[in-house]
Amino acid sequence: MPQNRSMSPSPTPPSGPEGPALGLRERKKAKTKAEIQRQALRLFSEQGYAETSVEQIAAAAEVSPSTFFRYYPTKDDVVLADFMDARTMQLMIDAPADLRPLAALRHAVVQSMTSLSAEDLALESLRNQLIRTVPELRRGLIAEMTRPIGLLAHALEQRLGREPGDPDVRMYAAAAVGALLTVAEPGEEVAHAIPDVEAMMQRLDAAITRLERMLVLPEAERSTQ
Amino acid sequence: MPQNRSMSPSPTPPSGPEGPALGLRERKKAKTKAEIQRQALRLFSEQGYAETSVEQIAAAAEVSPSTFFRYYPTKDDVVLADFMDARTMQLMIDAPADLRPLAALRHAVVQSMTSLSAEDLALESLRNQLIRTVPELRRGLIAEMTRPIGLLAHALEQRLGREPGDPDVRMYAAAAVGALLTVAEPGEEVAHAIPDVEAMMQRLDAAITRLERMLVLPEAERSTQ
DNA sequence: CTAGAAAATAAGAGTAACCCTCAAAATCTC
DNA sequence: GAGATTTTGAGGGTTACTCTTATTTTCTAG
Repeated sequence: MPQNRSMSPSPTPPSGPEGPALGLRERKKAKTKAEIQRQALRLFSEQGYAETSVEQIAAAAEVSPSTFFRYYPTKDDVVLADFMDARTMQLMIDAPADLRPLAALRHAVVQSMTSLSAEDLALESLRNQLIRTVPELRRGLIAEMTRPIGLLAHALEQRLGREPGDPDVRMYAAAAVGALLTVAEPGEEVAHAIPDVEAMMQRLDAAITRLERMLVLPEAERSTQ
Repeated sequence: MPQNRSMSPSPTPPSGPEGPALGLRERKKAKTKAEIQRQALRLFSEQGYAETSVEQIAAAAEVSPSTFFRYYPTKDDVVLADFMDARTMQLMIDAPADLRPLAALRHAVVQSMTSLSAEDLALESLRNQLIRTVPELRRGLIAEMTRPIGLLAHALEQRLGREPGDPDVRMYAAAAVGALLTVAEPGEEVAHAIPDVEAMMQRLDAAITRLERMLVLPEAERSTQ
């Protein structure tokens, strides 16, 4: 297990493969934040989302409730944070140039997933299950839609050399995110004990295939200059 | 003013143009619900959304807080309720058969708007302004996306004779709603004192025109039967 | 018109997510 | 090691929302 989270704070920063030599303060913050999320996800899956109070989470993570709210402004955020984050979008920007937009998105998601440690992958899986099963969280995820739309639009602008703020790109991103988000529905195969990443990727593939048949980004208008 | 809301409960039901002869109980309920919304919107526009408590609204509408929550399960709902309701979707189903999907949607919205009394139109306008300006409400509207998606998908199935539950139709609806919802952005012309319906329709037209260029519903697959 | 069923309301106590402020503790800098 | 800065803890306050119970209002029969 090469991941060094949640254990002894080595006096000399270990700075793994990609650690840009954080100071002690930064490392502690990251550790606290991760620990809060770990405990929260554990409690949620054990006793349910609504049945777990922030106070309990804080106690389990050995911090005060106010500290909880400093790291996660809302209770939702402890599950929803970092969904479709800037890192993944950078992967999309850097994806092979010949990939169509949604193929590039898929590429980025795959890259992002495979870069996770086994431990983080398990957490990710848990997060996904919670989002799919707890209506409150599904709503929260959808409510946050505008953020991923902005990120996706930005990535598309970069990849395709479009004008910043191109309304076609923005609307394309909005349609895509809207269509893909609602795929994560509680649908049929709810009873899975551990919904693995395979299943998630299969759903994503199917959705992207379907979406590419109906959604096409128009060519850039020939600007006057 | 042919609208008979909020005044003397006529002993004999007046049953206006479309009143299906409600009993006294039903009429009173409708009146109470409308009055709560009226007062809520008034207070929100006067002192702000967050600054207005449910207790205040209940007091202004002369009901108890518990009654408020019986009619509107959340504070959001007093603004967001009935957005893209079943009535509008029926108008879409009944729209001229030669209209393309999004044109039919536009048709339904226009029909729905023009059927409103001046008073209701003013309320509608206020609602729109609130949704556009209060971030909390914008989030709430987006979070509710799955409901209008379902309604739109159903209407499309009816109009186009598609199989119930056709995944293409569903995804098309999701993409359309996602794209159109995020159009209602606080954008440029925020400073409008009274954002009239004209402006709203213009935005909708522009958005639909743009969307039709990039989103196309695939033909139904030839089923085996 | 009145008795009793059914529904709507009010009142009140309780929970929990957040917000704010202030003092104590930890970390950084020199 | 001293002082500036940041993070944390503690505690009090607000308010959306829930649940329970008693009272009032409307409906329905006879």
